[in-house]
Amino acid sequence: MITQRPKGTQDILPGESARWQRIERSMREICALGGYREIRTPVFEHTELFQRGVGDTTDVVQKEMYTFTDKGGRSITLKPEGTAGVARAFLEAHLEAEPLPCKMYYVFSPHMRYEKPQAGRWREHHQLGIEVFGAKDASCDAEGIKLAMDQLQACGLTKLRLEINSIGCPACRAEYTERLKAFLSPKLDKLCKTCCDRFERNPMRILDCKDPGDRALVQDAPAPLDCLCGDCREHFEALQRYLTALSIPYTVNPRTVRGLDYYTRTVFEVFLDIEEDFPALTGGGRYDGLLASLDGPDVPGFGFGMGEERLLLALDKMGIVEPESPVYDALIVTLGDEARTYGLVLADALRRRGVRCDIDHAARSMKAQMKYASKTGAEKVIIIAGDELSKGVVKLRDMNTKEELELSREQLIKQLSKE
RNA sequence: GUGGGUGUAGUUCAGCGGUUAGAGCGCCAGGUUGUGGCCCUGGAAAUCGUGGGUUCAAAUCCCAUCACUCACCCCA
Repeated sequence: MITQRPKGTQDILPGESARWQRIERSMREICALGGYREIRTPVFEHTELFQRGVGDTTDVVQKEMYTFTDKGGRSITLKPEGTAGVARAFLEAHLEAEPLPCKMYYVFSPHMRYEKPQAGRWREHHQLGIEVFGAKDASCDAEGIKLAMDQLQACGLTKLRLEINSIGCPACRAEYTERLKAFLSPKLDKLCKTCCDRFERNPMRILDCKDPGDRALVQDAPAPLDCLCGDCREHFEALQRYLTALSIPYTVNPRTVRGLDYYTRTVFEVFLDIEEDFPALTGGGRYDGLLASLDGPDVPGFGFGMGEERLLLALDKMGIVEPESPVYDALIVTLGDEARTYGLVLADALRRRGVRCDIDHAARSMKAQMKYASKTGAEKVIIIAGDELSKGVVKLRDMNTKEELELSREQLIKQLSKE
């Protein structure tokens, strides 16, 4: 029990960390090219931030938060999503007083939600993503979506499906909610239980229900798209023009609504277009009212989060496996204490010249050390034992050709470090 | 929170009422007294998830519990 990780968590083991680093490196490079700089925020925040920022009626806040009271009596919540914390940091540091837009990205940001784990869903997962404050034009949305697609493609994914939608501003939302309720109220008794609750609380989410009965009932329901005000309509049309200009294929899915309250206008999701059940790799959109709802200035925002675990899962699914590169360039095989001392110093000298190498720290037999070298994939083995010590040489063995050379210490260092 | 499946060496699994619970892979050692991959030999390694019950007898049947897993809800 003591050696068992908590439910829904996972370890990233030494053999796996390289692939995480790879996707994070590409995200950093892509973001840097667009002027995004990294932001890091705490893993926990005041509970109220999420209640107000994400929305009190959302499932995330209502039933999925890790909330506890700390020793000072404060209600603290482990962050269930990334945007609220970044918004808080932006406001606290008064970044609105600096040149806008403020373009930020994050990588390997842990998110915690108390839910039942399953394929592609964990209690702790990691996201990379962007947040932009102070850019209201749809070109910002298009650029952000392009960045998400670029990142997915840079990791090797193809067959991606981008779905976009607009859920309007608070003004169109109010009108839409009224029309939706008018449409649904005669059918209220036929909706599933959760949707009956949603009818009062957050009727737009009924569109997203997976219940087949509800789906049929909602088939002809008005969509948020039908109720957009002039400005929102223009914003959405502009977004599509920009996406087309950037040659990004997309489909408009009028049913895409998001589970977090702060979204306005643009929402989007990206799926792996190969498997129906595969969960969204990325989700995001515009949140023009978020800062104001946190008592901040009226500064618009846009962002997305991408699940790193899901991204890696998608790579597995698509059979995209980067070959693991060996940990060592060379291993130093020694026999006896004198040789080990010599090897230890030699390893230090080689490392200073950029050669990844190691010596045996377990006083194992030569056979065992050779076996180890073979298993770890080292291409060269440097042998140092009684013969070599007395002759004042080291032996360099090529593990592929089996060729062995007797070299002086200086020759060896020179040969390995120039490679 | 709701529902299904599965828990046996490090790992993948076999055994499904009857001696001392097995195999492949992995690990360690030897065959080769200083040389890896292939081969051969040997070894270490399992409170059969946990607790209770049925039985002369339980890894095997029953109940509970925990864990893992898949799906729903929701989300990355």
